[in-house]
Amino acid sequence: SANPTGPLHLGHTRWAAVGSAIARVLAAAGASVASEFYINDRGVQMDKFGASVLAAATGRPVPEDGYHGGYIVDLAAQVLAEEPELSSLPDDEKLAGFREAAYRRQLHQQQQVLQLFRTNFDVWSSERALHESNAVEHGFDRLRAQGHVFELDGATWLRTSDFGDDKDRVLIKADGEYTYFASDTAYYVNKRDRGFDVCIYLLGADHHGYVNRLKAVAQCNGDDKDAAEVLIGQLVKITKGGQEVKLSKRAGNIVTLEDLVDEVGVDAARYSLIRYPVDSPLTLDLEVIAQRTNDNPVFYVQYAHARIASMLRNASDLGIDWREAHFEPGLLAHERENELLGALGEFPRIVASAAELREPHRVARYLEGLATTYHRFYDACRVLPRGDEELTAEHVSRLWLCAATRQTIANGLDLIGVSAPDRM
RNA sequence: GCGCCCGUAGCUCAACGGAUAGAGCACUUGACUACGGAUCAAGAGGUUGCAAGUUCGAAUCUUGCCGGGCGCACCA
Repeated sequence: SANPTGPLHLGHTRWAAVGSAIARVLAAAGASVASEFYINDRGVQMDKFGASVLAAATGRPVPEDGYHGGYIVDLAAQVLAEEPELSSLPDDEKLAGFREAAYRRQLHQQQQVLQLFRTNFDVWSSERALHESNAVEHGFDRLRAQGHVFELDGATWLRTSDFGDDKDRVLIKADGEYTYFASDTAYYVNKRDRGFDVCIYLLGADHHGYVNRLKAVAQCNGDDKDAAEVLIGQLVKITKGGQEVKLSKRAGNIVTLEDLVDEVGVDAARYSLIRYPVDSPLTLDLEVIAQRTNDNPVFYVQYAHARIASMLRNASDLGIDWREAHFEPGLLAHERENELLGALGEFPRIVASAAELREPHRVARYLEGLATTYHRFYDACRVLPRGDEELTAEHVSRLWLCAATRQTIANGLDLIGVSAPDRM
C-alpha cells in the first residue's frame, strides 16, 4: 500500500519486488493468488497533498505541514495545463478539484512505474471506495455479530485485546470520524468475502506493531489467526561507493523507485532486492549493483542462460536436430553431469519451499547454484562435436541437458520477474 | 520502560535442530590459437556479538547481558 501523494520510494521498492515474486512463486506452487495494491486515498494526508498542489498552482508557499518535493510543482503545472477550468472554480471547491486532479495523475504515475518494474497488481483497492461502497459498515456489522465491538467514551472500539493485541483499537473516534484501522478492518473482511482464505500482508518494519492487531482482526472475524499472515520487511539502506545515501523527503534527496531503475536497470534492481530474506536489514550499494561483475550475481545467472542459448544457436547452425533424437541419461556418467542432473531435479522442491515459507530469495540462491553447476559442467564436458567429429548420442544427450538447464534458469528467473536474455 | 527484527570471513550475505558453518567480492596462484574468459581450478580467510542452559547434536531453541534498527495515537 502507499499514499498516492508522491512517487514510490525505496521503502516501497523492496516490497514491490519481493511481493510480486511471492505472488508468482505461490501461483507456480499451485495456489490461486491475487495480488492487491491498497491505495491510501483517504484522510488528512490527501488534504495536505491537495493543499500543497493548490498552493503550488496559485503561486503561494506550500503549507508548513504539506508536501515540499519538487514533484508537487510539476504536478501543479500539469494540472493547470490540462485542466485549466479548475482555476475558475469557487474557492470552496478548488481544494477538492486540485486534490482529485493531482491524485489521478500521481496514482497513474505509480501504476506506470510499478508496471515498468514488472510488478503487476491484479486489484487496485481504494480505501475511499471501501467507505463509499459501504464495505466499512458491512465489516463492522460482521464484527458486531461476532460480539467484539463495543462503545466507550463516545468512541466505537474493536476488542482486539481478546486476541493478543496490547490494547483495544478505536474504529470510530468520538468525533464521528473513522480511523485508518477501521478501513484496515473492513478491507480484511472484504477480502474474505471475496473468497480468499489467506491474506498475506507485506508491511515495512516501521509497521511491525500492526501484526498483532491484524491477526486479532482475523480472529474477531471468526477466523484462525493465520488467515492474516503478516510479513515484515526490514528497511533498505542505500550506499553509493560506500557512502550512505540519506533518505530525507525534506532534504529532497529521496531515492525513488524510478531513480533506482534508471540507475541500475529493472533486472539488477529486482534481483538485488529479492535475493535476500526480507527479515534482515539490507544494505545495497548502487555502484555495486550497477556493475556487470560477479559482485552482482544477476549477471552471473543471466550469463549462464545466454551461454546456453548461444550454444543451442550454434547447434542449430551445425544442422544438429537434437530434439529429434532421444535423451539417454545413462550416457551422462561424468561427475559434473550428475551434479547438473541433480541440481535440475531440485527445482520443484525449491519452488515449493519458497512458496510455503514466502521466501522467494530461495529461488534466486538456487539459480546461482545452478549457474555454478552448469559452468562447472561446461568447463569439463564438451557438448558440441568438434570440427568434423561425428555427432554421437552423447552429444545429443548433453544438448538435452543444456536445454533443460536453460529452461530451468528461464523458469526460475521468471518467478522473480527477471529477464532471461539469449544474448547479453 | 515495554515490544518486534537483526548481529555469521575484511565487505555484502547464505544455511527449514543434523555431516568439516557455505557463496560472491576483495587478496594469492593457476587454466583456452574449437561450444561466449561476464567462465573454471586451487589457496588463504571463522571462538556464528558475549555468557549460561535445553538436546545425542545449536548459527538455529530458552534465559540474561552488549551492540544496531524500528515501533509503542480516538495519526495515517
